[in-house]
Amino acid sequence: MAGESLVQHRIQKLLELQRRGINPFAEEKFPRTHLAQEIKDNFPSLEGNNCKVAGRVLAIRSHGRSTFLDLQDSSGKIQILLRQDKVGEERYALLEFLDIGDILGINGEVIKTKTGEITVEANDFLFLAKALQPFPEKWHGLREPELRYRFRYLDLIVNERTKDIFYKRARILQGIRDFLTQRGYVEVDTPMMQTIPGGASAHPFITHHNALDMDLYLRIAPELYLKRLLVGGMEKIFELGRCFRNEGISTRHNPEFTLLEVYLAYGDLEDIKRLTEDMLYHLATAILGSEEIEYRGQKISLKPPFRCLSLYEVLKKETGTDWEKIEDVEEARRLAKSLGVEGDTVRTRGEVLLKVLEKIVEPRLIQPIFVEDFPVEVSPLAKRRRENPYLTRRFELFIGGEEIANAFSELNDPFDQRERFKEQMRRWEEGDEEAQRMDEDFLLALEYGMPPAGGLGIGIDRLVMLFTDSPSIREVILFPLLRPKEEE
RNA sequence: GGGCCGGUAGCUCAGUCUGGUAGAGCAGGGGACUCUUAAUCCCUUGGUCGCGGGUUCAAAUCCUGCUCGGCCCA
Repeated sequence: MAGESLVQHRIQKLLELQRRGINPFAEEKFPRTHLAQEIKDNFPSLEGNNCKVAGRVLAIRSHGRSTFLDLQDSSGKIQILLRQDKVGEERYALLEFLDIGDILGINGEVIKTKTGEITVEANDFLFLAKALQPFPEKWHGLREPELRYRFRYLDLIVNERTKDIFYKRARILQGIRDFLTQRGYVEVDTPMMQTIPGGASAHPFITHHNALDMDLYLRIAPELYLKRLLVGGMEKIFELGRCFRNEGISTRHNPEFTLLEVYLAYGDLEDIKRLTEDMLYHLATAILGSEEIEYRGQKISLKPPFRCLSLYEVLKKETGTDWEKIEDVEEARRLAKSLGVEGDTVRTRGEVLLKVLEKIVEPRLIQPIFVEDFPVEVSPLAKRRRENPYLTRRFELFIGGEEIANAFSELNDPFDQRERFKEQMRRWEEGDEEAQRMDEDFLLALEYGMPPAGGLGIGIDRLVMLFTDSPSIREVILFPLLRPKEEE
């Protein structure tokens, strides 16, 4: 790191402490009696009592023979008052070697200062760690996005919002687990390293197993393994875990991201709609304390039931065109182009419809809405509608102009599934590298009989963005992928 | 991959248009101070201006290539 003299000064202080027999790195633990926030919350009953707090020093205000500190722990900040006459001359002199960023343990008395600030007046203090690197500016904190991501630990220390986001993310994950577990769903772990990357249309990462001398793919989705578990008689299951897609990075995409998939045997798309609504409503009320969220300046109500339109209906409503009547791919493509949607890489009618949905319609879908009835060629794992086999029993849920969930009544007919894979293979041969691959092992599982089932996928990072009003996925991933900074 | 914007002290930012010895605040160092809370007061250190090439008497500033990041588009 740069700022060499700043580091040198701090090292000198460390050495000076050690010369006096104090090693700031020697302590193994410091039993705390309270967190900072607990002291503030319970001041009336704690006033005059002894307490032990510990945390990081974020500000030092020295007045000669008395010194105020701001001490931060996971709950927040509390002011510490150190007075020479209370801690003793010898101990007080050690403050000369205290730096912003150091971690201290304080044994003291809960008081209120003349100005009314709840404070711990120290009887004694203990160095628990010395910070050798200079800290970001106290008022503006760490602003530069690159630095915030590369030095996330500093971001967490100095930017309160960052800490709030990741604590909220943790509560969302816990909330999902609680919600599903309470309803009898069982959490499972399926392979992240797969021999055939399936369950979604995306570029996989490739890795290699040395002992078996074979290539493996990091999963792009857990779907095909979870369906094998449906075959195995696990009827209500979910997996909450990391998936990997070897694609571009944007405000909405990180190469690794967290996906929730839920499967309900003997349930259909309608059951999944209810489950999705209930879960989002539950999370909002439990975590935000409100059924309403604010995202990008817009108020969004998560109160069920959510609206529901077919793909054709929503396209007609937003573009004025009845796309159901447009059966020719070229005509669809021309029409899309007239709306400003380029479709040169797009091969099928279904893909054109999806692109128009994504580019034109999606940003306008602010309030929660299920869009259902997707063309079969873009839904190779979903069951067909009985009365119109071109369409599938599938919905996508949009909230705040973002796709939040994707769900099917799952295809369990091994003959149809084989045909769908074959169609995907054709597209693979035409150069569509995102086409799904023939998976004989999965087809074999289907041939043993998979019960009818509803399945749901939710992008957790986008959900956290929604719940924390974050403009970028990097704001809700602790360590988003960045190129390494070259060192000299 | 394309477009736009940015990288200047540890941090937050001026300075670039209009070339002429690189600035502020905080942090740091020295000093004063026993109720401050962006403490205050006096003094003060600190720079590969992202990296390379070019233009020029002279480049943080103009041109160019690269690099890292942000936003938008694909």
